[in-house]
Amino acid sequence: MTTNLQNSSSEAIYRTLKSEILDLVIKPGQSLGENELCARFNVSRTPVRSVLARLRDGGLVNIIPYKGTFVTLLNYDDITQLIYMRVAVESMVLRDFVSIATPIIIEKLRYIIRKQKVLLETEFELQRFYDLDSQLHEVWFHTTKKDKLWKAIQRAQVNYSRFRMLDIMAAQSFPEIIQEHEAMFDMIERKDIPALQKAIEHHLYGGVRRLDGRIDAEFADYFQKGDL
Amino acid sequence: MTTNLQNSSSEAIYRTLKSEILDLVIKPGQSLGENELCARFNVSRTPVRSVLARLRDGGLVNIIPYKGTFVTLLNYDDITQLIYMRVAVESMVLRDFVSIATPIIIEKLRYIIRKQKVLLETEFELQRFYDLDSQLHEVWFHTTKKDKLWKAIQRAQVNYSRFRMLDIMAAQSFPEIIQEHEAMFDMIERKDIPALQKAIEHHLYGGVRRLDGRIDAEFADYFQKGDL
DNA sequence: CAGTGGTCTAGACCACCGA
DNA sequence: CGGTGGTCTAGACCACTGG
Repeated sequence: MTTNLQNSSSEAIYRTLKSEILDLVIKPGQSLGENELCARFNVSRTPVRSVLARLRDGGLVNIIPYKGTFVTLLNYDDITQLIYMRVAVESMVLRDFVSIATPIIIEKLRYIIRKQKVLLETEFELQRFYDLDSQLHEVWFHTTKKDKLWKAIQRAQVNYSRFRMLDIMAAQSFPEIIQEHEAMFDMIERKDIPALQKAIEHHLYGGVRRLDGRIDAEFADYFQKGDL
Repeated sequence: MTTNLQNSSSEAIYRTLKSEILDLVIKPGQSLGENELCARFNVSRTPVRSVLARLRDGGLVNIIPYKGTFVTLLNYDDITQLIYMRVAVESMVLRDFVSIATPIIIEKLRYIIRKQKVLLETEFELQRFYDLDSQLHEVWFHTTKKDKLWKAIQRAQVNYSRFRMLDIMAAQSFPEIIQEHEAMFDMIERKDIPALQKAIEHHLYGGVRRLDGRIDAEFADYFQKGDL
């Protein structure tokens, strides 16, 4: 009856490391030696290497032959280009969204925004806030039948996620983010597409705006120099 | 002096299979058993499995536990969503491109289009044609400093590539493609952004337009049913 | 039950880096 | 030269599928 699933230790190790990296528990630049991980998780090199390979392919880890394996540094250039893509795509998705959104779907948006507000007023959980944020964006992708595109984007922007986490965590950006969500909600109700497109651009570039000055100062260690 | 590089057989196996799949030499749906590959390339399961895992992550292969490994079928829904993304992104990139393109860069475009024409008039190589096509698009991403975005998109659209290959191969689409390129070239010279954005949309949806009726007929085996 | 993939161990040997 | 990753073999055992 029970359908086995996930007994592998690899999977557990992968998930552990991935979330530690995404949540910035393991800092960008930090070393992740194979032997060290073998010891920590009590397995041989095979599973450890397979995990590291997956993390590498996901852009979370940088394996330098004969030197070591390190959590990738954030790259400002990468991040801005991904934001550019999201602006392009979400402008178009939102345009399509307002023309087909039903009242029920609009209520769903309102509900998510409210949950975010409540979260902020009571206890605050970083990860939960981040998830609600994603859910909101997901609504318009889902409604316009662009689910797979949303997933493809998620896959492509792993590093933007870490940046966003840093933004939310370090820049106290929740109030501003919620405000922007509410503003966009109004525009959706009014079906004001031009305003909406400006707003989504402003919203997506929010992290850059907020952290800009601090990247060279406090968070310099987290970012690649030069940005070639 | 010589810097070793790529002695691994995995890498060779990976590249072989990948190009065979992308060039439709190995057909969508075809089986790729581990033992069969072990025999073909004369290696043990470890390298074979690592190759298959990479192909899976790239979306080229579908590993069904305890049943077998198969080249993924094309998915019409995936493809149209990726095209949607490209339309969104390239509309924006082209808008930025025309405002900063120098005469030298415009010449580069003309040069690529000419090469494509020459190729068509002399011998015809599918892969070469495809590459020139990519190069053209790459110019505007590169010029607008969106190289990384271009790479990210390439990674995300492996399956669209196979579709495009099918289009070029089966639909005799080269003349039309070249014509569209030339039309777009004119619009770039005239800096006619609205026309350009219509044109890129038309261009990117070209394959869908040309193959539409034939997907349920001749190429049904290559596509997923239902398209859920 | 035979076949196929899923997962892992143990160990070998190689290639490169840096002290 | 020691440490780290790169690559692979050989083989074991498990778990599910399908005839």
